[in-house]
Amino acid sequence: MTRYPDLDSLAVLLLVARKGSIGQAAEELGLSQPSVSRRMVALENAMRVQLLHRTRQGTVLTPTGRVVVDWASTLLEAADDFRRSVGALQAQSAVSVRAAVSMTIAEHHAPVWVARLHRTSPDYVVSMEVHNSREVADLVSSGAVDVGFVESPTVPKGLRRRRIGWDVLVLAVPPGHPWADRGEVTAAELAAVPLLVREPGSGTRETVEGALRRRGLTMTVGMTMASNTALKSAAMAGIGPVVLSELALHAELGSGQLVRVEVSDLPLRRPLSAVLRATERTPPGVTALLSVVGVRPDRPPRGPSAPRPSA
Amino acid sequence: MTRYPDLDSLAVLLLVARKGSIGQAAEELGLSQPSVSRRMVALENAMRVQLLHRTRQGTVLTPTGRVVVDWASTLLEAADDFRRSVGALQAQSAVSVRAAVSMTIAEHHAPVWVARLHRTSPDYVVSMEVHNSREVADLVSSGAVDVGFVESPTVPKGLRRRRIGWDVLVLAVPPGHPWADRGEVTAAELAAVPLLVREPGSGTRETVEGALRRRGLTMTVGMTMASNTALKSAAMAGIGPVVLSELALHAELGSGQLVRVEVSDLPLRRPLSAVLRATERTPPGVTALLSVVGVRPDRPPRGPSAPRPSA
DNA sequence: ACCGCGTCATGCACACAGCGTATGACGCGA
DNA sequence: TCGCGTCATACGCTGTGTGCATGACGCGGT
Repeated sequence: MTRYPDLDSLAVLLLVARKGSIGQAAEELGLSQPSVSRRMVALENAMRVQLLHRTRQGTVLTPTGRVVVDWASTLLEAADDFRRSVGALQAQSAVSVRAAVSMTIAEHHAPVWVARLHRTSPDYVVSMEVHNSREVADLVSSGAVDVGFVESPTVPKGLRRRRIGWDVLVLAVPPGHPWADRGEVTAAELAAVPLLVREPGSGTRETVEGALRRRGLTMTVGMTMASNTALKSAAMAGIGPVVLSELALHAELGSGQLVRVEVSDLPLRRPLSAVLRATERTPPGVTALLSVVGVRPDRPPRGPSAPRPSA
Repeated sequence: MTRYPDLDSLAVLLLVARKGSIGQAAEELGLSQPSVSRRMVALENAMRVQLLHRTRQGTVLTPTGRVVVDWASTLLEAADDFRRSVGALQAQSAVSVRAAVSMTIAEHHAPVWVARLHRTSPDYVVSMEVHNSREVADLVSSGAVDVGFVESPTVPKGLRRRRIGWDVLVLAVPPGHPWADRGEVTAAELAAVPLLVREPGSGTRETVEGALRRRGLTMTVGMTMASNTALKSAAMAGIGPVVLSELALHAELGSGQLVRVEVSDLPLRRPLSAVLRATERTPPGVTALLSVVGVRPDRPPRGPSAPRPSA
């Protein structure tokens, strides 16, 4: 089995580096000094790299160790974001902000937002539910949640909407595909081939269908899968072209595993919106969340600025 | 102890999701079916979230599970990058590309490059040593490594250089600091206050010193630390202003823990360069590495394009 | 010169988590 | 009704991680 690094040990390494002493790190962790000492030995053995320089006056990082610590701290930050995001799913009590989000937003934006809110206002605890766009709107209407985030262009009556950015959909094919060299196709060509798409009701799918319908075209469904990751794998395996959020395809497009193909005469983008009850005054937690998301407190004259996918 | 998620279990979860069956995932992993079953139960208990829907016909993800799987896959990608980067430090045998890099590049660029090279050309194995700029040049000259990456503006004779981008240095202070509100200071003001800097010989430090010297000024050394992370912590604690690569400060500037201050009359940037032996023909592994780094095969008419800090 | 303090490493015993084997419960289809 | 495939549970073992006790060593005060 491909062994992944033990994040707990990496966290201990960071603490040892910061304290400059194995014993002091152990004390802060509530562990014994020998335990931490052996953990560091085990870590060095696993990595086959000398990380620490032990002296009688304490323990300092080797040059290699400094680099590893830096890499480890970014990895641990990613793990923290993951942990906090999962924590928001637990729908527990003592929550300051109750949010409902649609799938694409949950997958790609929510972790960034939760992390940002935690860094700027650590006191707020977010609870988050994942639903499709219609359900999100219902949850906001009924008062089950305080705020919703959706990709669909319209919202029901009684709710007000704040534009928070754009989600750009991208057509992608594997490198060998005939379209890969052309780099551009027409909407009619796109409609003619079986496409890999999400299940019915998904915002991504409806956006594509709607855009084609406005051109008088109908989407040809190739294979339906309920997960973006599965769709990407299928596309890479050459099953067919796929249309997904640019954010979902970021890694694959960057590494060349998939190639972006422009659709010349089809606007494949959709607004990302926050959804709130029109009548009510927004609670402070929601305001804080909206501000880290990129929405100014009240009806601002600011253009749409897509939030960066984070580091 | 703050428990981090177990990456191995997350990897198992991804496999279960892909296979649609606990037993089949177990077989692929060379584990027993009960073992994987228990692991998934443990994972769900730890997260306090229902991830899987078990039927007699197999196991599928719950909607929540799909989101968690997506988050987990990005976390695992980060972990893979970490693992590969650490692997490159092992200086083992059977290596296709031997590189030497300076600290800032090792910390912020190298993991991205290693990951990208792995995705485009998985056969190449990179070995990497971390040294300061002068040592990197020496290692290339002597033939100990095939290619070097440095931040310094000059290279010794006998070596040729390829510009691969720019590293922008940023002056940063904590939010309470008087400079934080002003947003801009002069080079003379910067030179007058004790600065948090890296140890002598560091490229970051020399760049600042050199830029000030060209203005007829001398840097005032406040506190010297051998690690960027330590410097950031010190700056956030209010010990003093710090000048570091924009990449190193990305997270802190984004979350508002540190505030960027412009230095009006001081160009705080330095070129990132690949360093090669002038006489020799470059081996194929080096060419592949340079191409993922952003250098075209041979003397291209392309402007500098800073590579993105990765996802 | 010496002794105490702080540093890290090692030896030993124990607890627990994770694993495999064996077995049970259940639904689907022949 | 029976066989097959699914997942869960029970039991015993092994290995890893832990704490406690102890040892080795340098530095600095007395």
